[in-house]
Amino acid sequence: MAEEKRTYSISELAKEFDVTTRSVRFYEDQGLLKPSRRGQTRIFSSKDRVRLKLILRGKRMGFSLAETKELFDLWDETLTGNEKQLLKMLTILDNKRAQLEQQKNDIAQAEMEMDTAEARCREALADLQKRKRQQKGAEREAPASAEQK
Amino acid sequence: MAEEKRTYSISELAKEFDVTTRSVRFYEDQGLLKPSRRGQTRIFSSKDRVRLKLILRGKRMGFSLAETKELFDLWDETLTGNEKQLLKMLTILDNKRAQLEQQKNDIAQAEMEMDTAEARCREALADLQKRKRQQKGAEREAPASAEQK
DNA sequence: GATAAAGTTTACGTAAACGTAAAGTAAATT
DNA sequence: AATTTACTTTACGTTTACGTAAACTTTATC
Repeated sequence: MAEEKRTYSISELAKEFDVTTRSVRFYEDQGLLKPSRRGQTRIFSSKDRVRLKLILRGKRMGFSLAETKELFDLWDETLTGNEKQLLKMLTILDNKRAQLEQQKNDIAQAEMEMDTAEARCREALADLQKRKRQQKGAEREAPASAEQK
Repeated sequence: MAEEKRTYSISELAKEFDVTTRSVRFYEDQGLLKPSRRGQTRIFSSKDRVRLKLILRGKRMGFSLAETKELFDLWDETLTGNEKQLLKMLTILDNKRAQLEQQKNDIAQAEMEMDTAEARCREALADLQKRKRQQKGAEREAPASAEQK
């Protein structure tokens, strides 16, 4: 198995995922990352790296850090968990699935509405072009634009 | 055309969409809803209702109120907008589409990982069951469970 | 050995999205 | 007339997710 033994400094991770070191430290503070230490300095494992990736994806999907942490914790518990924990995990997975279904619907709806929005924009633009052309035509018939009542 | 003339009170809307009246007032405060007034009392149109629905969907999709407001404003401007505004709207629509693509990827990834998570749970559960059965078997061979060194 | 570069802790500040309480108005009901 | 019900404004409080600044260490470089 690919037991990746690489480690990462805080700024390496921050740069790779385009977040601040402040954020990374905050995630540790909230219990989402658990880097080891060499002296004071944090040393992040590839597990931490994966978790950071998951954190950020969670954010894009509208998950709070607390929600993501709960998932992490439950996930860890599946390794040692008793029956009750495992069953809880399964129901939570079900809930998350429902949430994802909802999001997929939301996205589909949004895409449709963006289609009509784009169409409206293009129509409006076409209208503007048309009026421009008409005005040019009028100018040719009455040059120097002599407006009259 | 179906020019829906229904109006809604604040609590009607709040109840329908399961939000607090506080939230609805806040959305108005931020310029996302524009109810008319009878005296002091807010009167919401069906346009407001639609917008509230969009606000909440936006939230589920991880949009901030400010983002949603920007979309509302741009949408309104497509009715009167000049060329520049319209083109801006089109590029913003493009950006949002890219965002939706990203979200779809995120969701697909999440679904895969939830599949493996569920599998892991079920395996762990099966293991527990197995161990239970083995213990029962042992008890039958050595009843009253007489443990020995 | 001074200085720069990257890391650290501590701690106060901030924006977003409301919650919550206080105090008042306006209409409907008993 | 008194009370309930629904609405209002004003305003301070709260949580989340960091930003930002100050004051240190540790390690690498000139």
